[in-house]
Amino acid sequence: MDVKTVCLGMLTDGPASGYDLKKEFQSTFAHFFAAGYGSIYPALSRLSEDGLLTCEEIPQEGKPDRKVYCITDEGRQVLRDALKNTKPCHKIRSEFLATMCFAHLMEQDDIQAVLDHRLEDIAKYQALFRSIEQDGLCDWPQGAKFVLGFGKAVARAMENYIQENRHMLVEKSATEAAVG
Amino acid sequence: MDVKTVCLGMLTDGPASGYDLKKEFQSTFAHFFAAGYGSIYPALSRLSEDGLLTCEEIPQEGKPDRKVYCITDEGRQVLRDALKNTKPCHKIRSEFLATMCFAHLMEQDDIQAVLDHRLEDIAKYQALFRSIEQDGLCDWPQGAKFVLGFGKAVARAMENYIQENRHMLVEKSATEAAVG
DNA sequence: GATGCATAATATCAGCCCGATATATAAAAT
DNA sequence: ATTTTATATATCGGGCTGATATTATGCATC
Repeated sequence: MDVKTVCLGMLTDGPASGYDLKKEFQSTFAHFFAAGYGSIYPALSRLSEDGLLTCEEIPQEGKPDRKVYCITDEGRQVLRDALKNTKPCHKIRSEFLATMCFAHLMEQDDIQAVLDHRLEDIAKYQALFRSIEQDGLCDWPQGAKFVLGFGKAVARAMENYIQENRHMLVEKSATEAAVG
Repeated sequence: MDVKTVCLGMLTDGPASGYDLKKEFQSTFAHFFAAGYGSIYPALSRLSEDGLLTCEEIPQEGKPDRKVYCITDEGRQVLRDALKNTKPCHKIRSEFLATMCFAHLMEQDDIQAVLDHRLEDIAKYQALFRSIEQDGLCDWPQGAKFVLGFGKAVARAMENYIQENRHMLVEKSATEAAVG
């Protein structure tokens, strides 16, 4: 499944612009399917070309025209086929883990910094999850709730693992030793 | 960090060919940094050009020459700089979760199939982890052990979450209901 | 005996994706 | 007064993925 298919899926929820979709990629989809304008705009153009979306250009002053896309019946059918026929994978690309593989070539302080940085990133995702939940998910489809819960579970597992196993890579630092 | 840098890191362990590195990408690195020949061979060519690797061509009969690469001092230095200066991210690209977001557009059987398929994939990773452990990791650097443990922890968390929450997406099937 | 698959080994290429950059304006914050 | 944030679209180089091509041996299956 590529960005095109996800855009198609998002548009089943109602018409939206590329800018709108980007916001969704940055919030509810951020933890498992990031996409930037460089993928979204070409995807929407292509889907329109292929008749899977219609596009209404709404003129605006001082800003580029807002292009609002709407899914067509053909688009819905193509989406349903895609959901049925793709073998959905789940890939991780972790520069963090790659770096840790070579920890023995690094200095203690740098390893500490990488671990701390990763914990911060996880904390940011957890904050994002909380803010999404506070926005209210009572009207969300079950699928979206399942996916959010998945993200929370994985984030918690990663956080725990790092906290409980970082001692494998670094000696207790002076400050930590004083506290602990 | 790109494929080039990871290849450089792998070659600190001793000389190897592109084919050898591919095997490592498919075993110990498989759960967090996949790479195919289409990335590996150009990476090695480029690193040689830049003087970070040397290449020895070993003629073979009936097969292409085996090109064995060896990291240079400059290569080691570039690697150390890269490990120190890149902010290591950890990205997930999940067609699985994307599909589940649109579960309400799918039929029950198809949702079941996707969930089962994902559990099988996770089981394959767990089998891979076991086989890696049986090959013996006593002489592994701590970093590699940390990374393997991370993979195991995350796999377990994903497995548990799916098993405990799949009921959110699908009614108990006839067979399941009979058993449970 | 033949067919097919796995392993060994490198290489290339279209298509897709990422991050950065460009453009233009208004409102809000500092 | 200046910087940042938000609204909006578009493009481009470089990197990566998956498929395909080539050539030969060995092993297993029919």
